[in-house]
Amino acid sequence: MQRTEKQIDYRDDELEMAQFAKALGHPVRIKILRLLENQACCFTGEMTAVIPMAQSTISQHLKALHEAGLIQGEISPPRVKYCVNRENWERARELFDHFFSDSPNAFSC
Amino acid sequence: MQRTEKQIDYRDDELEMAQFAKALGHPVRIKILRLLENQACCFTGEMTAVIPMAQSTISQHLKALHEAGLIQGEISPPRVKYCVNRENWERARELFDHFFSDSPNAFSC
DNA sequence: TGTTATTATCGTAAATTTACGATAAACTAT
DNA sequence: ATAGTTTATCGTAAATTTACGATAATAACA
Repeated sequence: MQRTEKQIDYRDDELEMAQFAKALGHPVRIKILRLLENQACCFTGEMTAVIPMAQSTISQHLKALHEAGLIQGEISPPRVKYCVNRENWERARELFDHFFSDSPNAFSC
Repeated sequence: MQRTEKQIDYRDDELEMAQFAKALGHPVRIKILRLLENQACCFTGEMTAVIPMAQSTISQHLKALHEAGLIQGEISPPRVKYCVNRENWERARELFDHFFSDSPNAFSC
């Protein structure tokens, strides 16, 4: 698999948006974020109780969300309290909002 | 790879959003959509001229966007004219907007 | 009919994602 | 020290994604 990709000149916001979108590209990660949004839970354990998936798998999805910057974890032994990362959440909102709004000619094809 | 996934009860909008997000989860597809948004081009050939990627790869990405419902193609032989799919575009905008807005408690963790 | 132009599809190989169970790590409490 | 609780990480296998070149398909034109 030859990856030309790295040579393509993407704009920063294109890369940023793709990264956020990729993190949102799995229903379980959407569900996790909705749980956090609603304050329905904050600890990993509460999610594993609600979502019928292996604990290791959920942890993996949490890692993906964390690496994308959408959530942050605070250690509260022996548990970890997860929250939405406010700054990046707003950034993502902004990116998606602009992306879907800035389309004056998109429908006049 | 055991796919428990199908047994998990996702809400329709969770699945819908994940699908849109997945389609947006690659920078080249973001770039393609921006081109369409700006009416900078509408034919596949114009994209292959702008984006340094094999024609077959771009066609593949267009297929992904099409299957996600974000774009639609109109045959105008021997070319194909692509446009944003208005209805689904609005639906996606709505989903993302609600997703990022409906977070009254998200930051009070 | 054959040629040209444009785009989709096929076959492929490598990379990545996704799921699991098992194990390790970290910190409390006994 | 030992045991218990919670979460991350490791090792894995299967599925999917992503890229390419080559080829097929489609329709206009000579």
